[in-house]
Amino acid sequence: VSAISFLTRKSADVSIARASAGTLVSRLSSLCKLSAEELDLLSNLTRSTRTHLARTEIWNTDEASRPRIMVSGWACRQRFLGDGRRQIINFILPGDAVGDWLQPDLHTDASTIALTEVITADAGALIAAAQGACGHEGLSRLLRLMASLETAFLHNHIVRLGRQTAYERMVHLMLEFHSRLHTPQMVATDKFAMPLTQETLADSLGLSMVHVNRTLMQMRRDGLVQIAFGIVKIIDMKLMRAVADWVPIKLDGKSAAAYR
Amino acid sequence: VSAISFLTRKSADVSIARASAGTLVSRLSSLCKLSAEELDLLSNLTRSTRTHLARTEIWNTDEASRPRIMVSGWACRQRFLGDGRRQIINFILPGDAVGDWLQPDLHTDASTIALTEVITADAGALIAAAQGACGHEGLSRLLRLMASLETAFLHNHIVRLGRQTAYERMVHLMLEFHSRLHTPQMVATDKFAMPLTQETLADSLGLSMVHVNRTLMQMRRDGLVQIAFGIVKIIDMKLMRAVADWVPIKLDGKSAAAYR
DNA sequence: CGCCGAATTGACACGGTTCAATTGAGGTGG
DNA sequence: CCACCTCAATTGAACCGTGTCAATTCGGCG
Repeated sequence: VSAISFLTRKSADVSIARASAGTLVSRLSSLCKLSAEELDLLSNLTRSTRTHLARTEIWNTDEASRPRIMVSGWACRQRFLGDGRRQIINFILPGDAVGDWLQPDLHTDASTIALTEVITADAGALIAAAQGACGHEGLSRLLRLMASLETAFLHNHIVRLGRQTAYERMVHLMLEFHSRLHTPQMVATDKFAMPLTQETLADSLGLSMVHVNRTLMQMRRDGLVQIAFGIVKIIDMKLMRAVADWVPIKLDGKSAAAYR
Repeated sequence: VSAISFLTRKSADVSIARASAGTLVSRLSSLCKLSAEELDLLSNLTRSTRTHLARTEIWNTDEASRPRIMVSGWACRQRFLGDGRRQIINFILPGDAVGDWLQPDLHTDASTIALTEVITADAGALIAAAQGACGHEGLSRLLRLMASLETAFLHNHIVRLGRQTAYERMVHLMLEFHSRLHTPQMVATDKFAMPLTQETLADSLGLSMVHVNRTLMQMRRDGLVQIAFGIVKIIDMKLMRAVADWVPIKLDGKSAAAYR
């Protein structure tokens, strides 16, 4: 009997768990070079934010005209089968687009919900600037990169679900989180917040909750990670990458700085 | 012992199996309304085609600058794990984009190979016209729809792999093929060509070849489909949709004509 | 006629699910 | 400040969907 429960506990280190508005700018600007004016526009996005409670829907097709971007928190897109089985299609982290506005004609039968308390910002100005004729080349490239990354994550997820064991899937998903949450602070400590329920992990990885628990226990016993209070600490990155067959995502031919 | 082998046989009904160049135009134009000039441009695409042998790579990142579009045949995007496990990420059918040019900054560690003999056409003119300032609004919308559909198929695949049983996955995938290959002829007969090996289906659905075989046998025994010589004939569409929890893909808020 | 890739089938093993019970942490009301 | 409630995590035991191994058959082709 472990004395520490694994994932979500209120006593979690909030300083690690909470992303600031500055995180949004630094994450997006790490994807491609932006002009000073463009950077300014990015940081102005956080002027009009909105807070969503956990477990609430943060986007639906009726709001397709209202593009938003994640500022902080965790969300996901999910679909239910008729008998109640749930599949999480992808996770939405700070800096990601909320909803389908990167591909505005898609209306998949899926809902987008907050997994934690979530802050989103209106991305209308971002889109307008990128599409405008006044030469915000960096921003339009940024949007393309965001869409490409989202697709790459879908590809990764398909390979995980199709051909990896429970153990490999779990390790691979954690490596993806690690790369997506990449910050200077995280590089130093190899810690990141993962405020997910084991049930949520199960519905993402196509496993049962019970087996997710057993898999996490085994990962800890094997010395890959420490997990407590919603914080993941990578212990043996090399082994994890070997176990999960990790391949860095490449953007533009070269490995993206933030996605090693 | 069945007297008829199930999938790929040379004696297959070639008239059903082979798509004509006209198919490309009719399929794409069914996605959204195009001007006469735009339709003309589409049919001119097939002037510069290229034939690829089965099992050969038909696109790679070195050719990112050469966008191509499927005219006939079947192809797929796939990834290998280090120990040889293969996962097929998506199938590429006539009318689909070959490679990543809809999202040009993505370089996933995947290869795109022909599953049958394949004919592709240069899509450079299509892109140029859609991006040009001379108002080919229909074409640029067409490209957006193509990208959205591709994403919707990825979402479907994730749900299949994550939360459906082998039987449900197989039925669901066949329904997707049915909808994607939708033609006037097919509506009448409910037949379509599926020139895939059971091993290919296995690597798509995350199953073993043996289990794919058993699943197909069961589907036939249950009276869902007839499968012979690479031709699938839908017997009980209603039951299939119920089994697979089929949800039509919607474009633009309303169910797309070709994707019911 | 004999070879080869694909399909088919049986027997058995195993990864992961299901069912059910227990523990732990945090929140709430008296 | 404690009894109680609830949700999440944890663990054991039995079960089963699917994988693995191996043998056989089928169809196409040289």
